[in-house]
Amino acid sequence: MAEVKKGPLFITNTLTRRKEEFIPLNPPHVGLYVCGPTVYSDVHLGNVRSFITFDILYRWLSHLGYNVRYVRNITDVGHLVDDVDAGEDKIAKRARLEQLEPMEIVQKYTNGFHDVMRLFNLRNPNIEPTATAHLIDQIGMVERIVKNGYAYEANGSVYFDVPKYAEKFAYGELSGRKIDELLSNTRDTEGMEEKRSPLDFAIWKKADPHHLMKWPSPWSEGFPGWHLECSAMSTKYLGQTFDIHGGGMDLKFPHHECEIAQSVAADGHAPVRYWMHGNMLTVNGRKMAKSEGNGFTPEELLTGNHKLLEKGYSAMTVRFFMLQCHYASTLDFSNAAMQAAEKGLERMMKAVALLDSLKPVPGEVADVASLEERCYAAMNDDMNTPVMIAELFEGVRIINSVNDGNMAMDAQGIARLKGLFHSMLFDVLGIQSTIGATNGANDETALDGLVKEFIRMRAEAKAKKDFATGDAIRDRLVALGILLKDTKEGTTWERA
RNA sequence: GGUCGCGUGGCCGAGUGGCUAGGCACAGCUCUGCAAAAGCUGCUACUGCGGUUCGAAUCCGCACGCGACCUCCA
Repeated sequence: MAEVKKGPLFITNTLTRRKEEFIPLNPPHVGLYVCGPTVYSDVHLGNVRSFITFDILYRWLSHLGYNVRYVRNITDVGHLVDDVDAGEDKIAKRARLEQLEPMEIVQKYTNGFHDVMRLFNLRNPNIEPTATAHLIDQIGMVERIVKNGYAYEANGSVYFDVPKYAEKFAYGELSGRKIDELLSNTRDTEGMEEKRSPLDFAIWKKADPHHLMKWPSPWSEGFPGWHLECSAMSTKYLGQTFDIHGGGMDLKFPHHECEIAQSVAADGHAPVRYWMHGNMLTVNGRKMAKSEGNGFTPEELLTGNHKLLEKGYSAMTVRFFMLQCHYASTLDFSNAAMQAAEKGLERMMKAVALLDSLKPVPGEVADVASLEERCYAAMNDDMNTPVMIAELFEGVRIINSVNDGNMAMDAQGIARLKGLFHSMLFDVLGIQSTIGATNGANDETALDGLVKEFIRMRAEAKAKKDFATGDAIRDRLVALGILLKDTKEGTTWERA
């Protein structure tokens, strides 16, 4: 059997804006950190896309034989909402609205998040740290930054001194910003009067008296700054410098930029060797976001119960749809595109199901090894899932042709093809079998149509005075749990 | 306004200095009692205008259109 070349892996490093060969710091170990959700509301489909992107990365690195430590945080410390709600904790606000304890909110939406991750078949991270459980680490990091002279205290809050940091280090290198451009372009934000420079950001914030989530610290009763938890927790679990940090494109600035500054200021090391950013899911060309109000929840997606949805789509259809686009490109959601993905996935799954019953066909055998090699090449080229899926469709064509007896393949080739689909489609792309697993809404529609067809046939029989057939239809349906009811308006049905 | 990115066939979306992406849709054919499925074939595009080049959709410039980010919307 031909050997398949499995490496090397190239990924786009947003720090250098170039595709680079991925070389781990301490092979075969790989440290991967991904920014997780803030658990104060339901995740929407745009969030899901981002997590799927890094799920694929995790799966691919594992497939290549790396021992990955995948850390994805849960942000359960509330942060400021916006100017209108200045000073109020996001989670506390929601808690008041719903008459719940803040940690109850956190638990509720954490559970919801996990349900969604399961639904879309995402693998669990190895460590899922919460911000509230790492206050000591965050306070320690603030202390190191202060000690090194890159932060100052003002009225119980501690701010990162960006201009001072920028004297020595390249603040803005990740997002391509320049200090003077940023300065000429600032907005008034909360805590402005305490900051020495408008570019400074809070790493510890003193809490208002009515603030619900707050903790003691050397500076005040308060809470950690927005960017701090990722820095503190990634350092704790992956080290001062680790391999890959991922997140959505919208986190590049300021969040990730500040993470770099915090780590350098605290420990003197650039924290991350490869930065990776997933692009946005758009709806009608606009970013899907809570603030846009154009998001829908996974539940709405499944049932189709949303004004943007013509029908319901299964989680696997969505996953497949998303993987047909490269992670670094924006992807526009539309019903037409979803339906195209649904049909394509169905065709692929039917072919995969055929693999089990495929009989060898004598002759010159189709080249599975080359197909396998192209799959590796696609994934190693910056996780090009759309190209890999294109290759898998080539596999679908081969399967169907062999099944029709129009293409030759020996038992070995069939086994290899089966292995290829299992590893690439199921293990790497994380697609689960959808045979017979259409979503609930579609099932109901089909069942209703089916029963109505029987009702029509029974009406025909009764019209011909063939009551034996009519009664037989009714009795057999009852045996299946379907109860027919003859009314003045016609026959209706319900579950017995 | 600044920064970054995008503009591909009916639709969604890869890719790239010279070679068919793929999916969906559509048309014809094979198969077939009919249909479906499957296979084969066709539809062969790269916003516009200049430039570099033997050759560009792919590199450069300009224009037009669109998007993301611009300090607390993870």
